[in-house]
Parts: sequence; structure tokens; C-alpha cells
Amino acid sequence: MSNGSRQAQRSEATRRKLVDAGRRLFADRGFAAVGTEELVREAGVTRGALYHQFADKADLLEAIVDEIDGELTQAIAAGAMTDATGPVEALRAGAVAFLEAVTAPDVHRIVLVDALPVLGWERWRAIGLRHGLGLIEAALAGGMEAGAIRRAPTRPLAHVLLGALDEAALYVVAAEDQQTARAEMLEVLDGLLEGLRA
Amino acid sequence: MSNGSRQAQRSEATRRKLVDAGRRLFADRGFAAVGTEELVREAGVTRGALYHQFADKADLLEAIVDEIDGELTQAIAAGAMTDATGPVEALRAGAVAFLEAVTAPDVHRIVLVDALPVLGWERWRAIGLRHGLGLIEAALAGGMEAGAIRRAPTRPLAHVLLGALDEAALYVVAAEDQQTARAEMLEVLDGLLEGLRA
DNA sequence: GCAACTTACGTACAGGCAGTATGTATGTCA
DNA sequence: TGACATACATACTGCCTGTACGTAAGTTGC
Repeated sequence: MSNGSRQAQRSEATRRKLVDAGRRLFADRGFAAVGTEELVREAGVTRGALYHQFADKADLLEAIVDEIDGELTQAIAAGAMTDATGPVEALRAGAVAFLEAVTAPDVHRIVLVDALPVLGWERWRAIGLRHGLGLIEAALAGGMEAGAIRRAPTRPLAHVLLGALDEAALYVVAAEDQQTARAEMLEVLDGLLEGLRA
Repeated sequence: MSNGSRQAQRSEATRRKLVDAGRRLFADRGFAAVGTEELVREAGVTRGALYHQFADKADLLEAIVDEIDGELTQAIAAGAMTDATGPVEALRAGAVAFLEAVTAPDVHRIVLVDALPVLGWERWRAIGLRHGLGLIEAALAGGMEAGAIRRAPTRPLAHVLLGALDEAALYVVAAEDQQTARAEMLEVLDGLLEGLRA
């Protein structure tokens, strides 16, 4: 792959425009409700560019989900979870940060609502494994190794925890009073996480 | 509502045909991949009947989800959970039954994958509250009243548990070896539920 | 038991949208 | 600098949902 070539730069620039436009529009009105015509208009390119850069509309969504998930996980891992006193505390800090960040429409609408049926569970899971799911699984494995967390199959446990977090996020976003909803959810999640201790 | 009138019977019959056909086809290939033409052909009616009985395609999906969710919850509540020795045991029995029943494609594909973005979270949640979510919440409230479960906001807790169950179901269905996946998931869920005790 | 009305369904049409085929310009490399 | 590849532009096709309108079956007041 010719790296910094002018063509590669141009490609990358249009990909950026399409991904950015997709994030905005899909987050606002949902994947299905945004036509490719409006999408490329917003991005300042043509449909030809879209279908040159991506196989189809779902492929663009996959790129968007991957980016959002990556940013989110990166921020949580590098931020809240780093200076935790132990594995359980790290997971709790991650949950707090997650519920905080998920208020942004990008995350919940695109990643939690629209992505699953469009990409199918396999592709969706594959993205998660590279990011949030992987982070949780690593934290769990580390905690078990250190004797802080009761031993259990890490992969299924990570799935279950992420499922709980996702539903918690949707609950908070849809709540009329997000403040109390978030507080209640953190209390609940805290209880679950405490139950993980060895 | 004229009850047993011949018209009402006819209406109910075509509704049944449409709902049944939808369950089969949507479960197999997903909501978006099945056109209304094929749907009514399978049901043995015409598009006119479809759009007379339901406002739109999503409205049909809502009826299907409501029916599936109702059947599932009814079966679990009347079956596994009745002869449990306590609230936590009842929840565990419910989880077992749920993971067992969810292997049928109706449930996971339609209810867990397709329904959310089509109906939106509000409508989706409203259905759940009438069935599975309501069942869990009632079990939790009863357990807290009886002192068997640690006190916590029941509604958010029910959401989180159902989210965990849903993700567990998807995990099991997608697994190559469903037997071990289900066993692992039950072990994990059991741990979470044990953590609920007072 | 018939006429006015409603319900249930059939059919043809219109708009929109995803994906493709084909053309063109720009960049790359021997 | 000429052959080739990449990146994009545009026109077109098929599909699919929802709607408008027509018709037949059923129901109710008198």
C-alpha cells in the first residue's frame, strides 16, 4: 500500500468525510432513515466516492462503529481505569465513564441500537472484541490471576457484563431524569461488580 | 368491539396468518430482508389485508414481538419459576428456561436483534415491561420484601439483568458448541444472581 | 328484508432508495 | 511518456414501502 502518496491522502480524506457525515446523520436519525444521497451531500462528495470507498452502506456503518467503539474504549482505558486501586474498582470506574460517555448520541444510537441487525451479531461481536469486550475480558482475567475476582469463564462473563452495561446505557439515555437514572444504574452495577470478588 | 361476529373472526384469522407468516420469515432471514410481497404470499393474503390490519410493517413486527415475548414469559413464569424454593432460585430457574427457549430462532432473531431499531427503544421497552421485564421486576420486588434479596432500585436492576440475559442468549445462539456455551453462561449468571442475596 | 353504512380486502400507482455499470480524470510507475 | 491503476462522477435499474382508490362482504336501523 503506497503510504503517503497523494492518492492515499485523497482516499483517506474522503473516507474521513464520509465517516464523519455518517456519524452525525446516523446518530441523529438512525441508519435506516438516512439515504446515501443525503449522506454524500452532507459529506461533500458523490455516491460514486461512497461506493468506491465502501462495499455498501453497511460497510460504512461498520467503519463508523469501529471508530466510535475504539475511541470510547481508548478513552475509558486510558482515563478512568488506569488509576484504580484494583480490578473491581477498575471495572467500576470503567462503568462510570461508560455511562457518562454514552450520553453522546453517537454511541447509543449507532452502536447500541442500529449496528446489531445491520452488521449481524458476528461482525458486531468481532468489533466489540477488539475494543470494549476485550478490555473487560482483560480486566477480568487480570483480576482472577491476582486473586481479586472469583474464577469464572472470562469470555462469557465479559459478554454478560457488557450486555448489562449496554442496557444500562439505553436506560439512562431514555430516562426523563438522566441524573437519577445514572445514579441508580451505578448503584445497581456496583452491586453486581461487588459480587464478582473472590 | 363486536366480539364473535363473523367479521371479527375473519379479521382475527387474517391477523393470525400474517403474524404466523411474519414469525417464520423474519426469524429465518430478518425483518429487513423480507418484503411485504413475499410476506403476504406466504400468509395467503394480499398486501391490502396487511395494510388494513396493521399500520405499517413495523406495526406487524410489534404484534409479533408482543406475542413471542408473551408466550416466552408465560411459559417461564408458569413453568420453571413456580416451584422454586426462593426468589434467587426462581430467577435462576427463569434464566435456565430462558436460555433453553431462546434457541428457537423466533426469539433471538426477531426480539433480540431486529426489534430494537425498528420499534425504537421506547416501544421495545414497553413490550418488555408487560412481559419479561415485568416478571423479573416482580420477582426482585418480592425477594426484597421477603428479605432474600439486597435492596436496590428494582426497575434499573431488572433492566440490567434482562440486558445480561439477552446478551447471554445471543452468545449461546452464535456459539459453535451451544452445550458448553450455555453451561458457561449459566455458571456466570448464577454467580451474578448469587451476588443479589441480602 | 332492504337500504344505508361500515368493515375487510384487492389492485394499481408513485416515490424513494440501494446497488451497479460505465465513463472520465487524476495519479503512479516502468 | 506511455501503459496502467486508482479515485471519483453519473446515469440507470430493480425493488420495496406506503397510499389511493375500488369492490365485495358483512352489519344495523327501520
